[in-house]
Amino acid sequence: MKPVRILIVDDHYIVVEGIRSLLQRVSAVEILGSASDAESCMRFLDRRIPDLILLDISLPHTSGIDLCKAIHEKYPRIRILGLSTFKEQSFVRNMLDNGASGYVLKNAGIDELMIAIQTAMKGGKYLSDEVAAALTDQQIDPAAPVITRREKEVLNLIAEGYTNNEIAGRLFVSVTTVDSHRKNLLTKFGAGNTAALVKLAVKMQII
Amino acid sequence: MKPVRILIVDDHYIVVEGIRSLLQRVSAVEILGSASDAESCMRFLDRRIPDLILLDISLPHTSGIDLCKAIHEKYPRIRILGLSTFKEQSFVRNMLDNGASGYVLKNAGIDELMIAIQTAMKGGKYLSDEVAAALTDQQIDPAAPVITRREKEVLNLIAEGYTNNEIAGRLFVSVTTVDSHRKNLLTKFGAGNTAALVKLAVKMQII
DNA sequence: GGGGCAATCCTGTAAAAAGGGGATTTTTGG
DNA sequence: CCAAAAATCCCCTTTTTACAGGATTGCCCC
Repeated sequence: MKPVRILIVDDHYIVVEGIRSLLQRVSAVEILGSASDAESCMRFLDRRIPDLILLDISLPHTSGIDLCKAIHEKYPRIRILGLSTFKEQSFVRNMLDNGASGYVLKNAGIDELMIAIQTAMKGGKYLSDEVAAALTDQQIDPAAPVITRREKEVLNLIAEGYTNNEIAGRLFVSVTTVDSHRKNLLTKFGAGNTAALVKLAVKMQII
Repeated sequence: MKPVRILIVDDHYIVVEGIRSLLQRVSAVEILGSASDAESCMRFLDRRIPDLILLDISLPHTSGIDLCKAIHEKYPRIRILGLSTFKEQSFVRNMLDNGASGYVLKNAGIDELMIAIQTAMKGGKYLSDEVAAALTDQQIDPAAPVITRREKEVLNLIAEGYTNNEIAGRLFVSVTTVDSHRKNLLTKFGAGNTAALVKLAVKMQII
């Protein structure tokens, strides 16, 4: 069987070296090379097509999620495995929605990595246990609520310290509209007042 | 010259492998071993004392910052280099305050890592360029104001969503007192209202 | 083409916070 | 011991939010 040809995309030199070192010992895979950002990744793909890409989520300039999407659209046959320190539900979901074949945490060992690669190559999806757990957990306590674009705008302005009146002026809408959005935000976040709302939003990294 | 004996503490297997692979080629260092959390690190130190520890910030259970403190108190002669993806000012500051000899980002190359190690061993402090930049940036805008213990208590309760009235009840003081603290907080943070206050406080990691 | 959702607007009351004044007692540090 | 800082308390006015109801438009998707 031909080895799986792999491209590593990660801006952390140490991580790239780690993966290289781990996979070098395995004959079933062949490392074609590595890239440290979206641009160099796309340039690489202009020349050579790997079977699978190990893709870090947090890249400079373009995020791994956007890059995942771009790769998947241009080269639908390349399998993509998300790779990250974080098991944030939203990251994982976004990666999978954008065509990734799985998501592996950086504390994975060689065994897990190989299983993920093989699963992906067979057309399956692989998620680290913890990731899968985080994903299902999420439905139990509904972490970050879904808010609309407009609500997010209002939320940002609230957190900046603008009053309903000022926000209404900025967004060219009536004060009552802003108040409605605010009320919805309080409900969605389960916050009793603005202070609690802002705290939750900042902690959840929405702001 | 005797090689620098190093312990790697990181819960990311891949990162550990990366560092190993990088440093194996260098004769000036010797990797004693690795640990994946605070507990196993301390157990390791019961048996063997390295010259230097490469310490990841984000560890399970106990944070790298706490571990740094613990190591530094028990083994003041061991040099500690912080290692992380993040260049958050507060992390860096905390590490340095707790006895670390430097802070290296995970996108560092072997050259940078070796310079950091050598600088640390000579008693100096090494910071990645980006980290140093983030640190000095911070001093330009007057970061976190000095607040009193009581003000912090009040601030926390405000952020939890309690009203002045409720806070007064909890702290067994009058509402006017709480209001005074609140007013002082607004002034100290330069915030126009509670929302802005809470946002700043959370972002500055005070909450 | 109808259901759902987002975004918009409305009325009204009660509660809370912001703003601007002080004043008094503890702590705490030099 | 004394001064400065912190913590406590008070009054008053205006502005802003919170809470409780609705109602209307437009848009997207099935």
